[in-house]
Amino acid sequence: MDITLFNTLGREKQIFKPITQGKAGVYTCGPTVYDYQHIGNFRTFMFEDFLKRVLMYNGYDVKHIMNITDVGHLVSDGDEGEDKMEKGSERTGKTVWEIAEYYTKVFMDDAKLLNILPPEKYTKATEYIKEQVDMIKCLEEKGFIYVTSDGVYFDTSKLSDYGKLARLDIEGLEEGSRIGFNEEKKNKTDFAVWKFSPKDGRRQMEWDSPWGKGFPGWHLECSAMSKATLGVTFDIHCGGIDHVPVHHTNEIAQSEACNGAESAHYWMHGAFLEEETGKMSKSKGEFLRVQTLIDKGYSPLDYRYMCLGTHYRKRLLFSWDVLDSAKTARVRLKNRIKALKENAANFTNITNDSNSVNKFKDKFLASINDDLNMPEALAVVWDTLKDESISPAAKLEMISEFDRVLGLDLEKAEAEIKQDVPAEVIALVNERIAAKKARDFKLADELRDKVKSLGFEIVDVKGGVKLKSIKN
RNA sequence: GGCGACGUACCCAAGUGGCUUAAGGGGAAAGUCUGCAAAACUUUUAUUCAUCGGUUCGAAUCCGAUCGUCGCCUCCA
Repeated sequence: MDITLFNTLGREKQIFKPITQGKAGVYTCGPTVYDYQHIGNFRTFMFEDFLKRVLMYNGYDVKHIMNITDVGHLVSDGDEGEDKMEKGSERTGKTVWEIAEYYTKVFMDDAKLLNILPPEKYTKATEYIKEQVDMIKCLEEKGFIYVTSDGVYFDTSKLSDYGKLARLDIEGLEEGSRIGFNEEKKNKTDFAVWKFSPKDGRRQMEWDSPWGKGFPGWHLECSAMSKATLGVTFDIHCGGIDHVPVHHTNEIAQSEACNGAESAHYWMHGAFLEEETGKMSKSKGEFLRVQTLIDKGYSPLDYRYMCLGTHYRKRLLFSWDVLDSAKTARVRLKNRIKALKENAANFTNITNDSNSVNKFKDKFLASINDDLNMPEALAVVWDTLKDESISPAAKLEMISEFDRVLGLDLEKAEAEIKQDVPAEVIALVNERIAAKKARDFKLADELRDKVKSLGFEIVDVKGGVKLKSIKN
């Protein structure tokens, strides 16, 4: 079955046609590691994970590269900008290298908690300086760059189709724009491919280049690293929607100017997670991290379920209510599967209606292959569970197949985090069991209330009791 | 100021010309079960898709206007 993907180039759903049959080269813009990633950043990384899993589900051999931006970049394009890495270094007293390492590790840990599959390779910007310098040389030979007092710039007027991805209205950009105009830039859309170190101070991260000591421009790393790992032209390039007008526009400009060939065939962009106050942003100071969710008693997978519930190209407004409903739904889904497991052995004699089985499998595949329609795929999962013509064993098999794409760990139904129960609570629970046996229900109810006040809920189940910790 | 996106039940959300007199989840209500609860399960919950016009045999889906919400144009997933 064909996979259709919404291509920002062209702004339409297109049938995915790989360069090499059965293989897909995917480059996704990774984190900038001067700070923690918030859950909004992870929404994009999860969308990319959905894409990857859908490709794999369809039998593709996916080569996925994700960059780690560990070079500091300026806050703005003008001279007044501060370098976020160097700033973080001042704040914490650590070196920029230590900062990058720390936040890279936290990022990878969080990604794992969200069941995001690791890429085949993480490429660090600082490990590809040579490739980046080579690319500037290449651009220099072809006459696309010029040098100013603060860096080396790409001359966007030399490229006839500059801005094709974003469909930039370059004339309109000027009017009312808030850009602090750099006098030395020839065109307002020109951007730095190399920035010189300040004359009065040294940077912790700086390298030699034919044009002077400094560091690479932000857009350059993706061009250089995708070329080094996936080749000049590859299949899919992803990132957040905000990358369309500047970062990816400039990346395409550099790559295509240097290589003289198309860069990626498909460009896909994930929409933002927003808060009531608007976009989630690191500069606001406090922001939600995966750890914040855990601290509040949620599983990271609750958040994954929440993201699965809204199409990746649609804005998602974060609220605790929505996360709560995702949590409830996810837990119920797991409970259903747990019950299926218990029943699977007992009902092997039920004959499956193969029409139903195929109907749901086809519908699931059709959903995910339609530009990653995960909300619809989730609906198929629920419909599958509720269908009475399919045996528990067959359902179980289907769901675990579906979960290869969803990544909700549905199979690990019993692997919920076990909590230490205080001895006091255990004693009370035992007392209650005795009271129940003696049919002293009044005492039993009192004991249940008491245990509840200690933070645990008693639930009677067949043949025993179950303790649930009450989380706020 | 320029560019763009969106507005579907109490909440989230899929659907983007006939398959749909609108999926799925959450919530709420009723029922089954239970010493009672809880859980689980079953059922119910939009003749209607921001509003008003238009195109069409046929529109939530296309066009126009209006209202509303938000994003980008500056580092940003």
